[in-house]
Amino acid sequence: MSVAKRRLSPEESRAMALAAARDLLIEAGPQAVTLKAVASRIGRTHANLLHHFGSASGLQKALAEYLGAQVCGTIAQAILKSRTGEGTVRDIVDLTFDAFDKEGAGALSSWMLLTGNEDALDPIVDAIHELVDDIGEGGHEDREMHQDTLALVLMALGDALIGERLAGSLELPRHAARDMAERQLEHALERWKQEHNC
Amino acid sequence: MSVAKRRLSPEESRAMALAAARDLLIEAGPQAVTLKAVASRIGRTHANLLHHFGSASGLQKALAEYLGAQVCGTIAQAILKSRTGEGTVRDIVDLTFDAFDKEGAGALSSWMLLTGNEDALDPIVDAIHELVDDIGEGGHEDREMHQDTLALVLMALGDALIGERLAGSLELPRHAARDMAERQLEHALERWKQEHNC
DNA sequence: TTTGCAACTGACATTTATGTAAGCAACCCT
DNA sequence: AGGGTTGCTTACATAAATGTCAGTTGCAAA
Repeated sequence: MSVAKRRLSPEESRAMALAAARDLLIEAGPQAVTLKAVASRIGRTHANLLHHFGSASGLQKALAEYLGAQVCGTIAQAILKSRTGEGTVRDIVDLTFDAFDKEGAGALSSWMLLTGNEDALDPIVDAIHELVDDIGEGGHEDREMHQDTLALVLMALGDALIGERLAGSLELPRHAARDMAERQLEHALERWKQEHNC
Repeated sequence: MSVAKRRLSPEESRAMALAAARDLLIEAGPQAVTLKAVASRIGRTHANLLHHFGSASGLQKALAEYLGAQVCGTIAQAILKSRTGEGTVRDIVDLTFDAFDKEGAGALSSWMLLTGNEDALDPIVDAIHELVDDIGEGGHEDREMHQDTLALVLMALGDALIGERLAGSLELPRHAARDMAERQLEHALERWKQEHNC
């Protein structure tokens, strides 16, 4: 009766588990990311996940790293485009918003914070920090640029959580928050260019 | 040995429970708001809370209403001041940010959303909506005003969750997000005044 | 004083998440 | 082929949260 199951390498197993955990997080929220639920998605048992990640919080920490790296990579890609002139300000806005919304970083971040498990958030914060340093063309850090990035990220996180709901209540289109962020970021870039030329 | 315990009215009991739940929410996060924990704070048993609120989600829903009313009341107060010329733009910003940060509305909102219990969020969304309609001096709804309010609320929520952490990572002062929000809101108000005079 | 309503409790039962330990079995190496 | 390593599972243990229910008792009204 038992179907012969292929044995996976630790790396394969961890990767499958993290992908499943990520999907579960985005679809049903952080509370749905339990050992049992994740395991059943990849056709394994919850004891299997304990075997690979040591504990439930071990899985969460790994998930945070995974999402942090993913988000960082996605945005870094946009930065490259932006530098070569291909990308627009809107692209950066969209990518940042998507990172928190569709990619689940927002859900994970808030969950980590709300449960007091702040350490697990470090990788994501680090990824954002790295990204910001990178935006400052050549790694130089600019105070105003930091402020604008702070505003952008905060709006992206807020939008991922209650954006759809609040926009609906205010009778605004879903993309209203992105429009606002784009407008503000363009103002900031204009100011920056002017000051840079002086 | 048993200390004679005073019997409370349902209103008293509910009020004490909600206050305790709110404190617990702000201090230790949504996951700490359990029947047992809340009950022990007010010297009662968890069965008592079930008696008054029907279920755990009943308590959560009541808490959402309670916080929504509180937040709405606090901000409405600032609006009044603002109208009489006493309050500044910064006051509105501070109150909005505090509502989500210190008053726990942010923690509750995100928790509700993340756990899929979106209905319980309705009262808070309604409160914000009501507030925004009120800002538009006389109840008339203004599209740009709505957009600016959306941006303000999203930043306030984001700031309540990762503001402190992110600002630290970017080497910005804790109030950086509020500064940004204030600047943007003042720009918006200036534009609004110009258009209104034309 | 008595009586009835309901606030309140204690002792259950249930469900769910996490964790442990022992053993099975697939895969690699010799 | 044979044996050791280890991915993986089954079975069990534990703790916490929610919920049920019968029963107790404070309190107000008759």
